[in-house]
Amino acid sequence: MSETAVAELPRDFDELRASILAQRESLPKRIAQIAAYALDNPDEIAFGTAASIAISAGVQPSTLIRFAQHLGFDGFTSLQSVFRERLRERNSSYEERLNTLRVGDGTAAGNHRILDGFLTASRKSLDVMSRTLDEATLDRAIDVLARAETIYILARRRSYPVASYLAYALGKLEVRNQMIESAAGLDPEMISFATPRDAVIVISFSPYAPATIEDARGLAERDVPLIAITDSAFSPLAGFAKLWFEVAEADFGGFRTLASTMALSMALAVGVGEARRAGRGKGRRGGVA
Amino acid sequence: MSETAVAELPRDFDELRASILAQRESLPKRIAQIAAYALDNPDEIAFGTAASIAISAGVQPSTLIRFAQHLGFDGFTSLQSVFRERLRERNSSYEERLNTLRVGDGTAAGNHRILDGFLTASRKSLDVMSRTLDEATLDRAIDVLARAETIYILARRRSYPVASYLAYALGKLEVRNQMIESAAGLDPEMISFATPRDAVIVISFSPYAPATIEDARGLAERDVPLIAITDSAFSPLAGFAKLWFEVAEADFGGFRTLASTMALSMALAVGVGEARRAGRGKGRRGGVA
DNA sequence: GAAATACTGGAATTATTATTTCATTCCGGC
DNA sequence: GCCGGAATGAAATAATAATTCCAGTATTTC
Repeated sequence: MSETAVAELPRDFDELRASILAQRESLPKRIAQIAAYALDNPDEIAFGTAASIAISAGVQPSTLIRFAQHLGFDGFTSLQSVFRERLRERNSSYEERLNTLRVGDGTAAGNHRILDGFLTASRKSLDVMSRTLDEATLDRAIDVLARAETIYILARRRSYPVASYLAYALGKLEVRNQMIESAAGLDPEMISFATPRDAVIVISFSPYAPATIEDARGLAERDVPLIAITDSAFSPLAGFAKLWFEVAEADFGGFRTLASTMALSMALAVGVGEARRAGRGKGRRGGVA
Repeated sequence: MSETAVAELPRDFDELRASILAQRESLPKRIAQIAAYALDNPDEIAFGTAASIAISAGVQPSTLIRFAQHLGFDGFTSLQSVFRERLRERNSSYEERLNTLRVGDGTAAGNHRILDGFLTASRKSLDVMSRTLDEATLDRAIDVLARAETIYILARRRSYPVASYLAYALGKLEVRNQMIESAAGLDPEMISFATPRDAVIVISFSPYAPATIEDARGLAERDVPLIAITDSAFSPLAGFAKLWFEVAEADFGGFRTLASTMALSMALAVGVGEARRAGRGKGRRGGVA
């Protein structure tokens, strides 16, 4: 019968590819035709239907199924899932890996596993940001901030560390800034100083600190430009911010990293610093390249 | 009827996303539920079937179709094709971008270059840490901290954000901790509370804040165990700390990242949390596996 | 050169999946 | 508190797509 050569079925795309290349010589003509097509147009296989693929590869649907069975799959569907998995992996290769990294699963080398978990989560966050962050939004945000007289920084709880680094960096760059601290209960006064000629960077992630949201709303209502860093389009901040960044931080052991939020904040700070310098060079503040 | 608001149907993912966000407020509950799910799990929409997606989003398949129709599509299938198209494009554009990133990192768009710089610097820092961090030191540090009655956290200026996140994390884990703040000038009092049964995490990088060094020295002289995170063997902290980690953060544009310091801090916090839990399980606090 | 075997094409069949329909619930206005 | 309309859930139905089957054709083998 047909259960001759093919011992084990390929589990991922690389194995499948290797398997195809290995038997290339011995494949029947039409099967080989599909094999070539599949390696050349993996996306088609991933998304198409058996019929549509058959047409564009110039074969019959039944041949497609024979091809899948030749490789050890039980049908076209399971072959296709390998092609789909490949696309998914491309997009979020760390997602799966992270999920398998459970904090306390092995007693051996537990602490090192924890550290690895955070390092991996951080890397993942950075990767996601470098793929998804919108350049135009970044440019516009820096433009807005560069024109501001004072940059207010609003963040609490988990986001507070970012705020404090931002304040530190802006200070170093001699950009006037003001953190809105909750400690002494001075928030209302501080907020009342802000005018539309200033700007606010507000950072908040789910679960959003109610005080942050309230303060941000108050500022927005008084037309102070708001730049938000938050975690989803459904964040309340996205509603009333002039510009907002969506940052997806990976988490591990219940704590999200701050790696990409930090990187973005630093980029904002340095970008503002550069814009201000360029603006001064041209004799006016707030100029944009 | 239902063909009211939605004039044109979104042709690509960005338009679709914008369309969803625009109507966010006015969507019925279940539709909004899917809207959120779709933006959070675009891959699921791209690959799943109406039934499978409905289940993981917690709604009925019919709701999915209503969602698609709300957006102007004639059914789930045409909505799905937008999500699939996105995957295709993402895939090719990501690869292209990677290639061009190597080539033209010279004078490319300024602000984006800054962000890339910080992302790259962060990644580099993480890589260095995962190669060089000594596992035994990590284990011993967690052991010391897990036995401490109160963990004091000492950091200023650039290291302050790390301290605040550490305090946040330890708080969440219900580990008693105390930041040594410089604001109100209360440092001396706080420090005087610390005993050899406590422990201190001190974080400082060159140029070391003199106050941090002084406080740390004072604590060390009173035999409070010191865990230091610093940047070199020549750091004054290395001299009187019980244990110390050498962390090499890459820098960009004059600012060092905090990515690996953050990761290490989180690992310490979670490690202590786990050790405490394990210890309690065995009937004694501070036990070590 | 004939028989057996493997391969291919096309249509029928079966399975799966999207969509529609209808009864019920929920919500806001009178 | 009742009514009307929108929203929802569940199941029936329609559409679509995968798979199988069989007849015909090429290919190999003896």
